[in-house]
Amino acid sequence: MSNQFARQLSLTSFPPNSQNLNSLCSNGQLREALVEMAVQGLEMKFEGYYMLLNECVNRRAFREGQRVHAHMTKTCYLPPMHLRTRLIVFYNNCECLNDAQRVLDEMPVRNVVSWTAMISAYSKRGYASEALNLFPQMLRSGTEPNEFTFATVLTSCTGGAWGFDLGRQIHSLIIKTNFESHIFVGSSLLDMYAKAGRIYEARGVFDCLPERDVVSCTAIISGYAQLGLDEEALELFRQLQREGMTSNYVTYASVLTALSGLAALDLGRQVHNHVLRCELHSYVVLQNSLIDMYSKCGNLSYSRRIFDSMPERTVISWNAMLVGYSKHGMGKEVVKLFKLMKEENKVKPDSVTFLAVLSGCSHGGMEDRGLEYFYEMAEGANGIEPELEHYGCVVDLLGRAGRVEEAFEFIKKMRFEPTAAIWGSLLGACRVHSNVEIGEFVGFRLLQIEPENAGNYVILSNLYASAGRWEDVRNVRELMVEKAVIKEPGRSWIELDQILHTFHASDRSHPRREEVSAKVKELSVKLKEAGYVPDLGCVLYDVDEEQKEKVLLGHSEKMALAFGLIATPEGVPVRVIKNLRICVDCHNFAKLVSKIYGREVSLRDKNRFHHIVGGTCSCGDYW
DNA sequence: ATAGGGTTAG
Repeated sequence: MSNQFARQLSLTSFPPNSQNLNSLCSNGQLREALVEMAVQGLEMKFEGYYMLLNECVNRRAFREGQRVHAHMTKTCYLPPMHLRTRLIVFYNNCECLNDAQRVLDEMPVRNVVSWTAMISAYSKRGYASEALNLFPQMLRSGTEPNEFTFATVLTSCTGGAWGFDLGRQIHSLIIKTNFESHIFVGSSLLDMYAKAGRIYEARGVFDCLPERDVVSCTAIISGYAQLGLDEEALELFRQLQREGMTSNYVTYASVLTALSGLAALDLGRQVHNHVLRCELHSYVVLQNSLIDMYSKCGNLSYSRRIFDSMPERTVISWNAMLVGYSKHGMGKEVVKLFKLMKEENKVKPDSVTFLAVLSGCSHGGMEDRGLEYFYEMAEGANGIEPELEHYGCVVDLLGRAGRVEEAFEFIKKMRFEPTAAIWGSLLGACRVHSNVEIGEFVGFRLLQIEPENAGNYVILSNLYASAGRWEDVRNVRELMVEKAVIKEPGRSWIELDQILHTFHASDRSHPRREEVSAKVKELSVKLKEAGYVPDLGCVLYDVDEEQKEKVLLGHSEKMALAFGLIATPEGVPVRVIKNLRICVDCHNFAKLVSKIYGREVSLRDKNRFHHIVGGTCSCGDYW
C-alpha cells in the first residue's frame, strides 16, 4: 500500500526510474539515492543498481552496499553477471573477502571478468595462495584468461619458490596465448622475475616489449635497485631518461633506493631538487625515500628536517628515521623518537619499528633499555610477536655488553632454531670479549651450518690467536682453505662531484692507482710512527708476514680513504662507503688518520656508520 | 564489470 503510494508520488514529483537515481548518485547523495531505491521497489532497473554499487565502491560505504545487495536479491530473479562482479569488487573494497567469495560461489555462470575480479581481490589483500588456487580453478572451468587475468595473477607469484614455479608455468601460457608483449602483462611478468632475483629474465621481458611506459620502466629500474644492483639501476634510469622515458613519483622513489645504496649524496640532492621542481614532494612515499636517502648518505639532519615537515607520516616514515639514528649509533635519539611515536599515538609501531629500536639500543650501547623493550614486546604489550630477527638483536645486545654466557643461554631457550646469523653474532662477541670456551663451541657449530663463509673461519682463528692457541689457528686456516668461498669481493667507494670512484682489493683499475697506492704507503709509514701496528690476523691467506702487510694495505677502504685525502681539500670530512663489514685493521687505520691528519672520517659499512673524529669512533670499537 | 611499478627491516 505505502509502496504503491510512494510510486505514485515518485511518478508525479520526479522523472521516472533511473534518471533520478543517476542525478542523486552523481551528486554524491547516496542516502537519498537509497530512499529512491526503496521507492522504486520492484521497478528498479539494472542500471540503477549499477550506479548505486558504483557509488558504494567509491565511498567504501559498507552498510549502504549491503542494503543494495539485499534489495537486489529480493527483486531480481537472476541478477546479471556484471552486477555480481561489481559486488565482488565492492566487498573487496570493504575488506570483506568472504562476502566477495560468496557472491562468486553463488554465480550460476562465471566469465573471465568475474574470475579475474575475485583473483584480484585476493591478491590485493595479500592472500597470494588463495589467488593462485583460484587461477587453475578458472582454467578447469573452461574460462580463457585474458590480459587482465595475467597481469593480476602474476602479482601473486612474488611470494616464494612455489609462487615462482607457478609464475613460470603461467609465463609459458602467456607465450602460447600471445600476451607476452602486452604492456601490463609484460610489466607484471618482469616484476615477478625481478622479485625472484632473476634479473636477466626480467630484463629479457623488458627488452622484448614493443612499447614502454612509466610503469614498465619503473618496474625494471626498481628490480635492479631491490636486488642491490644500484649502479645498474642508476645507469638504466639515465639511459631510459635519454630515450625520453616519463617518470613519476614511483620512479623517483626507486631511483632514490639505488642512491641510498650507493650513498651518492650529490646525486641524491639532485634528485631531491628535481622532485621539488616537479612538485612531487608531497607524496609520502617519496618523502620516506628522501629520509632514507639522506640518512644513508650520512646526512641525518636533512632526514630529520624532512621528517619534521611532514603533515602526515606512515609507519615507514618513523621506521626510516629510527633506522637512521640506529645506523649512526645514536641510541638516545632512537629512544627519544620512539617515545615521541608512542606519545603521538597516530601510527602504530610494527615489527620493523622494534627491529630499529632494538638494534639502535645495541649500536648505541644502551643494552638495558633494549632488553626492556624486548621484554615489553615479548609480553605482548604491543600486539607484535617477536620474530627471529628480534631475538638476534637481543643476542647482539647481550654480546656487546660482554654478557656472553647470558647470550648463549638466551639462544638455547629461543623458540626458533638458531641461524648462522645468530651464531655469528655470538661468535663476534666471544672474540671481542675473549671467551674461548663458548666461542669454540659456537665456532664449530657455525662452521657446520655455514662452511662456505670465509668470515667465520677468520673470527674463530682470531679468537684462538688471542688465546695463544697457535696449533688451533693453523687447523682452522687449513679447514678454511678446503671449504671456504669468498662470496662477495670487498669494494669501497667515494663520491666526488657526482662521480663514484670505486676501488677493489688490490685494485689496478682506477686511473690514479699509482698515486693512490703511493699515498697508502706514505700513510702507513706515518701512522706507524704514531703507533699503528698492522693487524695481521685480518688476513685470510696463509702467507708470510710481509705479504700479509701488503695484503692489508691493499684493502679497498684504505685506497678509497687515501684517494679522499688526495682529492679533497684539507679539513673537509672524508666519506667512504664499503660493501662489506670493515675489518679491524682498516678501522684502526682510519682512526689514526683522523687523529693525525685532523680529518673527520665517515665510513659506512654494510651494517652501520662509523663517525671517526680525533681518533675515536662512534661505534665504540664494537660493530 | 576485471589489470601492471613504489618507500623502512633482513
